[in-house]
Amino acid sequence: MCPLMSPVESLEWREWSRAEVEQLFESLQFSALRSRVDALPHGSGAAPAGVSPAPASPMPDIEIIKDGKAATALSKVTNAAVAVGGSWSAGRGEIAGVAISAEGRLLAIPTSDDKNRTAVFDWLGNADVVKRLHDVKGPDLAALTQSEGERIIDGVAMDTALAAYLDAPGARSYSLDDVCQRIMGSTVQQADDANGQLTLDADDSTQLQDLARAAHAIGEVAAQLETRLETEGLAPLLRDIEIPLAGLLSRMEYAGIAVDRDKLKALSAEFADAMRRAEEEAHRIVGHTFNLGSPKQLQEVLFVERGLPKTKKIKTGYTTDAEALQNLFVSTHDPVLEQLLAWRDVSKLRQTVDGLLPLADEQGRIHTTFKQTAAATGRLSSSDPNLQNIPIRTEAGRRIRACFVVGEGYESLMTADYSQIEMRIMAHVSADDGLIEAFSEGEDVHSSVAAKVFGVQESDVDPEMRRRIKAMSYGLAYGLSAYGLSQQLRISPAEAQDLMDEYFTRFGGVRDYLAGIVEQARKVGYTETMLGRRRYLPDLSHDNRQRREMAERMALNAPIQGTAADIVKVAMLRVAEAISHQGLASRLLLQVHDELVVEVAPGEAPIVEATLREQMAGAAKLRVPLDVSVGVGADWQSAGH
DNA sequence: CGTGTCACGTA
DNA sequence: CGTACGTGACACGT
Repeated sequence: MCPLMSPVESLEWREWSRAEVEQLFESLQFSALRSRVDALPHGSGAAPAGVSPAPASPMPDIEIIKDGKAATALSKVTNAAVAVGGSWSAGRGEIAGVAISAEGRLLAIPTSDDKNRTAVFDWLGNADVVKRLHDVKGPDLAALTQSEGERIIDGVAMDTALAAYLDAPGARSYSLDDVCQRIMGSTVQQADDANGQLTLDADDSTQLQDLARAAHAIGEVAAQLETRLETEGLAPLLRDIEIPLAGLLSRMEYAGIAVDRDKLKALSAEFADAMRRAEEEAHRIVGHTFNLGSPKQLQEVLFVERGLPKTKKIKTGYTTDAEALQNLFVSTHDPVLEQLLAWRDVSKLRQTVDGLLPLADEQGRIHTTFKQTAAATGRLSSSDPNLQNIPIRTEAGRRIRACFVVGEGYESLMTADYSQIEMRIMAHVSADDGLIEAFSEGEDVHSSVAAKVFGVQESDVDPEMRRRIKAMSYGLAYGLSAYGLSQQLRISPAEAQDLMDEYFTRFGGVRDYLAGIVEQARKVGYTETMLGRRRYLPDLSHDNRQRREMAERMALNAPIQGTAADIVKVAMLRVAEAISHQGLASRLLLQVHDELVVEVAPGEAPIVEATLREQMAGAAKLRVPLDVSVGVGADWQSAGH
């Protein structure tokens, strides 16, 4: 870390001018996905940070509205905190009722009769009614879309889960209970169960009371969070990005992506067969059966029975990871290692395939869940299933990717991804002339950078030079050390150090930026992205060297990874808005960090490609251009490039 | 049944 | 001793 840590004179903290960022937010006033933070009644100026919360208002008596009285009751409510109750699981959902906290009243409205139901849904979809909710994309929108199709909740001015995330990313949980505990020091008895899924029997008045308590709590905590976000300058990020994005992600999840189930089944069988062959061969070589999936049994077989040299020590003995096994194979040529590595590869693939199959719905579509508050850097995550880690690097893996196909009624899948977005962000924030130049000249940025480092013509850069520089460039954004670089490149630490020194001599702006970012983060306690998204890193001042250096690497990475996340989020909103504005039937399906996957309606491929290129490339104005590459095909694999 | 560890897929 | 995630099998506790 030493070469990066030298102090630097006055580094411009936020690398984007205020005017640039304001202009960007200005351009994000979407019609289809608007939020209504502007409609919130703000207090007079922002409170100082760390201000103690106002005392909680006493909870009013609950008024239960039933038998078709909802329309009348709701007609007067134009600004409210809302808790939605119902059930939602495995693709089916049902709203059982809502609770509303507004102007000193607390209404509980079961939606068991049709009149109430219609009134509540109309009210929820009314953009002119200002609403504060908690985790609107989670149970609320999921249950609503599952039960009502493409209905939406509009007029969302505040989402207290998203607000709490921007205020303190990296927290364990953003359940209403935990957020209330952190922000106000109080707990809510609520209808939320442990999974965050709302369950409610509308005829059970106890549960209506729970729901009402949740609505009251949302109103209370929303007021606190509004003040905090204003103070931190995070209100525009909530209003113009995270809240509209929640609506977009909900539609993407609801749409799902089609899979070829027959192809998946065939793959599963094929992988199972390959596993069996590798397993039998491994057992034959060793002379008895054992569980290839058990690290414990594996250690016994490899290091005791077969007496192989010990690998790197881990908590429970010696590692058997792929890298260690490969090294063992090079030195011993023990044939069991080949079988073991083959078994590992194919069993991982089969696990992926078998996880996908039961998740397909009646139409053969798979609906992931995008988590908006999971990653401390601002990235999204995907789960159940995770569609952001579908294999691509090996041939067998790509066959899984080929099982994701265009759905009925559509013509193709189109993928669009940013090329080297993190390096481009590095070029921008460091304003390093050499790196900026490398992006504007030269066919290939890694070759161009390598030519500068080694002082040769780009045409004289050999593949090994390019490989080392590419690893170095990517490693920079992760806070790499000479030792780490030497491990990855399989060169000596001294050689790696020389390479780093040479790199930083040529790209001094990058070195200065990296040093400055850690210095600044230690001073203020957090890092910041282009759009002001923060990551707090108290461990930068920790006494323990290991914890401190970990925090330093996070500080190096967070602004880069987080700014990339900002840009992709902006791009998604721009793409969705442009598709809607042009009246196209194509739709966004997936986001994979720097890639978007679109399902293209018949005849729309040319216009969708142009839209993706324009909206993604224009999502941010950097000192280097944002390059977008686009591919199209009948499946995700052939759409890739 | 929950939790921690290991291993490994992606960007 | 390079960041950020999610998943599944195993091992061990309850």
